[in-house]
Amino acid sequence: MIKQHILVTVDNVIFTVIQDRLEVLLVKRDIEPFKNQWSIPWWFVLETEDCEVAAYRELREKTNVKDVYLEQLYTFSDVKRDSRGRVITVAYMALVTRENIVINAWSYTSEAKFFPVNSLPKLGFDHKKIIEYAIQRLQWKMEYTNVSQYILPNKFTLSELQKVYEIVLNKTFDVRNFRKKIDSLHIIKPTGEKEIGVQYRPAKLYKFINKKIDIVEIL
Amino acid sequence: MIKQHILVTVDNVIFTVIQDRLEVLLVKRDIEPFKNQWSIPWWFVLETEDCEVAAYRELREKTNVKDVYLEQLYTFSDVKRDSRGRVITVAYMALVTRENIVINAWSYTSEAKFFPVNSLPKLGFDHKKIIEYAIQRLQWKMEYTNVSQYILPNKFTLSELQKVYEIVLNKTFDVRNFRKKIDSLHIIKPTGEKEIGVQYRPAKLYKFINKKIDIVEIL
DNA sequence: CTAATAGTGTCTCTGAGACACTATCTA
DNA sequence: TAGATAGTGTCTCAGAGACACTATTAG
Repeated sequence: MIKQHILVTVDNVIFTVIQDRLEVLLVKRDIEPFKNQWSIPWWFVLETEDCEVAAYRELREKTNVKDVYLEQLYTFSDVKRDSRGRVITVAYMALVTRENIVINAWSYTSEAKFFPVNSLPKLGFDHKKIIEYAIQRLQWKMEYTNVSQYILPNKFTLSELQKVYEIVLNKTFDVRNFRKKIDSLHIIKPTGEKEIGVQYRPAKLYKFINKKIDIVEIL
Repeated sequence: MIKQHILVTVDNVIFTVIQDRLEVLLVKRDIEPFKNQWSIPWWFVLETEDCEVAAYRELREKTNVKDVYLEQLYTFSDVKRDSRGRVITVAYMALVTRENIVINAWSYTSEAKFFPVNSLPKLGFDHKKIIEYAIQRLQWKMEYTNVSQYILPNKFTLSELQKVYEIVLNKTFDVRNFRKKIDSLHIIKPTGEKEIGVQYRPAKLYKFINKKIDIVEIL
């Protein structure tokens, strides 16, 4: 074998949509190294787990997740990305629904909160680059697959669905064209229920037909 | 810091199109471990280089490459993917033109040759999975970008261009529709030259306008 | 003139996008 | 009945795909 000392971490870019904004979870560590610095949550990969398992573990440590979408993004390996030594990171992107956003308290960080992607604080490491990469991938996935179900609540209105697309892709769509398109894809079905407690005409509630992520060329 | 012993390698899936077939470079090692076993070329990442640099180094060691396309695919990290210990690999895909296929002799392998992707020998590690993943990515890139230029010679005929698409995507296209589409994308230009030494009407030669990989939605 | 490949135009159908009004609910 | 959002159809234009013949070269 070879002599090689490279440490391996997983970084999780955890997205959600809250209050008409795309947000990402950041943590502030209260112990060294990187004390008082915001970053995306990361941890070392254990020798007994593959990277995906490590990413799930990290994710569960921070949020109450049931149905979460997790996808490997890219491996960042700049020699100088971590001043302490050689550390490469396998970056993952996670999508959580508003319902699942219960941030757990946990040991090595003093704070954790969601930040809107267009007003992020200064970030440590190469985390800005990683988040930008993640946003691009998310946009691509939104346009070509049915992943949006992992951001929406289980039952949702067509307006909510459209809103999520508009927020993530950062553009607007014509109501009629959007509905026509979604209808033609056969990816959602009506639940028969309606919104309750709203002060206007209540909208019909829909749910996704298939949990599996398919290529559907949404928009 | 943490105690962690994980070795990091890069694996290169090197594609080319020769004799109307999509082929991939495999090596057979003549030293242990994995003696006499075919695999895709791989090597350990040095502590002083990032993964992409390692992949380029590996590539240059095996082929005479000038203009090569290299893209990170995915990081494979199954705990048991290497029986000797914990080894994760960052897989890359490379595209080389027929002109560049000069396989160098080198130290740790006894043999290296291109195999058609649809008749591969038995492979070590999880390399079958890696090649399948690479083929999918290549097909996607061919459909949505102008990467095909890294498989074709500098000057090529429209028939050769179409052939490359047909081979990689494993389907056929109508001549007129194919040309109409390519024409509408403005990604190639005529050189003014023609084929020479052929026993039929010589075809016009074209070249790609832009070396940069763009999203163009070819087919 | 034969063999082999290069090269070219039209029609149909589907889907994207522009666009405005009526329906239903609460207070 | 006012305020707020839900929900719906048509037309135009562009691009995908089906389809068959003529042009050019070497020998």
